[in-house]
Amino acid sequence: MDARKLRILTAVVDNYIKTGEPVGSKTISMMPEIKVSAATVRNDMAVLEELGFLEQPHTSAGRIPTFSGYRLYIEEVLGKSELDAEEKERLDSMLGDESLCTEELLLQNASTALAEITKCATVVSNLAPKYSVISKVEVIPTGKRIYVILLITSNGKIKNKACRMTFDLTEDHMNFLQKFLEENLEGVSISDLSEERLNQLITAMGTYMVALSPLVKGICEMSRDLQKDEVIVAGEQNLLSCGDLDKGEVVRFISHKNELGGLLDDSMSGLQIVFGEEENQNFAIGNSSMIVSKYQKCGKTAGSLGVIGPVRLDYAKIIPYIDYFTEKLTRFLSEQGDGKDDDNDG
Amino acid sequence: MDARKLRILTAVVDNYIKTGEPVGSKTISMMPEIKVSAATVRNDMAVLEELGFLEQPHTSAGRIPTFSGYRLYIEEVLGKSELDAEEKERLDSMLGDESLCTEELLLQNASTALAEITKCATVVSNLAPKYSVISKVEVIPTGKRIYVILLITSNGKIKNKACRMTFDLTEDHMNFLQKFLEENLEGVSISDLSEERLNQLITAMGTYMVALSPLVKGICEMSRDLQKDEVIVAGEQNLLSCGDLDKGEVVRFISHKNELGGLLDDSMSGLQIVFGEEENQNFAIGNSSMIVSKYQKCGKTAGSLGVIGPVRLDYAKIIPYIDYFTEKLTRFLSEQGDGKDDDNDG
DNA sequence: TATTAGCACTCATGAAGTGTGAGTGCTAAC
DNA sequence: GTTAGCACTCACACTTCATGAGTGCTAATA
Repeated sequence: MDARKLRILTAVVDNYIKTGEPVGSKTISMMPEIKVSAATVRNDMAVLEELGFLEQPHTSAGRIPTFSGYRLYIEEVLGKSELDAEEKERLDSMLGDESLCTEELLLQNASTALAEITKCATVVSNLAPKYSVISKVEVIPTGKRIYVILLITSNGKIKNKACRMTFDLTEDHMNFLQKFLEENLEGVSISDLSEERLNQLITAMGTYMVALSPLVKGICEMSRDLQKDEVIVAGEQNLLSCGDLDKGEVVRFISHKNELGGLLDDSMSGLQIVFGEEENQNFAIGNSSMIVSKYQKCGKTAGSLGVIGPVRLDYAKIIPYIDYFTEKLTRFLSEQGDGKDDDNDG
Repeated sequence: MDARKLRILTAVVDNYIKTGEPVGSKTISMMPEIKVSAATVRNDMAVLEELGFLEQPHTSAGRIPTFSGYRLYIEEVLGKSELDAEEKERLDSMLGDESLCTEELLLQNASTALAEITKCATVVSNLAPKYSVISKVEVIPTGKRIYVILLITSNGKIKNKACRMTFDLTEDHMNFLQKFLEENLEGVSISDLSEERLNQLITAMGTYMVALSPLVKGICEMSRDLQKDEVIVAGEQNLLSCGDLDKGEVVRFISHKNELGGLLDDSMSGLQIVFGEEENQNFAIGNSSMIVSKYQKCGKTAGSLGVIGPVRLDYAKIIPYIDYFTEKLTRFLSEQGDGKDDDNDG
């Protein structure tokens, strides 16, 4: 694989990404960076095809890149382009005032901002809930036999749930409950809240168990919710207006977006590209590609950040964006996590 | 307009709803309820076309209904079909245990259930927030200079918001704040929380104003949120898999779904059908139709409940569903609203 | 040996032409 | 008032054909 062939491959990919049409030898030969005739380009393209980097949709058409072709192109292109200061500033302002944000809101903002900039769908997964602890549980009566359970985790997630009871709780009930919850839940890691553990707690309530059971049931549900992988998806509409993707598959993807979690948490590190359907049945939008990168919190993987779009994606532009966001999240979360008393190992 | 013409119109609409193809005179004449020849049907259809109930896509095609045609058909069909007990039970179970539900959750469930059954998009608007009062405000410290504002309204809506402060609040701050909020916000109607009123409150905080301003700003934001018309949309994906509708228009609709509020609150009563685009520019999905019905709370309109789908909708089936849900919501909300001071235990 | 010009070949695409059939309106007979 | 019969319309599917972009191969050239 000599330098010219690589140049030709890059030119084909670039052109194909721009136009969506198969690229012919003549088009390539007229580019300033290619100084050979169409015939030579043809010879090289035949070799590139044999090597599996290019293919022809049909005999009399130009070439389009294969997945391997894209991969080589991306390696080649990677790190060659940087965001300028102006762009960084724009992204920063879209992320909102980080220092006043909770973790969850920050991830939400990142997802939305990235979707807006890239005009693609974005997906942000967050493993943090699993590793966080319950920092506060409160049950608040709000009249008419409705009680609100408020649950706050160490990573800033707030959940609430209203429970309607069949009778009013006595002061004794409330005192017991509040104390019980404080003692048994506050400071407990979310990942320790197994079904089994919750059942133990219920039994431990003794005579109060029956009266308070709707509330306990509510807390169980909330903890189950918290243990789910959190996946934030934004910009799904962008996929629908993308001509390269099958609308039906996109719709199916959108309605199953919550199942993306597992896919993102595959044990890969750094920046990864996954091509839909052919490569990964779980991510079944044909002709689509997903660029994923992992962000960290205090040196440990805390989640992933990705862009989903057509295979024909402007990688050269988008990858720097993803890099920037990944760095930014990592930096911010680590600053936030370093600070204080919550979950220092040991 | 004699009975046979009405029968023919109904047959055309029925058939068109089922097949999506223009309906010809021969098809109609072979139906058991039509006992005349194709030629006679043709004559009648020509009259129905003159009256504006049918139209021809092109000369040599069958007839399709016009909007007026659908309207006449719906009047005719209306009330002719009822849900059977089995179906009612199914709907009830989808709505969840009403007696343990808050108002908001109930509406959410209704929207989702209706979407699932009808395979359409559904929209539920809720005017209640405007008419409700704040029943509880609390500010809860959760460490690391983060404070959670919890706001609960009389109709069961719970909102929370985390505020990150630049320094920790003193006990004095907290005491003042809690008392201040209780005195000035609890029991206040949401609709009274004008920008002006909030500014008055801020000024009334005196020397505490500066220190507590991020929290006050947070409360302002939350109250602004509460005053917005609440619109719950479900089943949007169903519109995307509907061949009759333009995908682009559907996507546009989905991304602007929050603006539907005004449309639903037009001063209409009972069951209404709106046809998209042609009839109402605000509801701009061409070839779509929306069936809307108002539900009440203690005799006053409390919101609307609607189904959005293609014009070619199975009205005969869907209208009874909407009626049932409307009745159900009305009954439940009224019971809930009435029964403030019931004492049926101890 | 690497590159290039030349040439025959392929094949998607789009335009033009054609046949078919479902459906119509009109008229005259029942 | 209803119906059979007939000529007419027109979307749609099908075929045919010309075009041109792009190819691979070969032989000449640097």
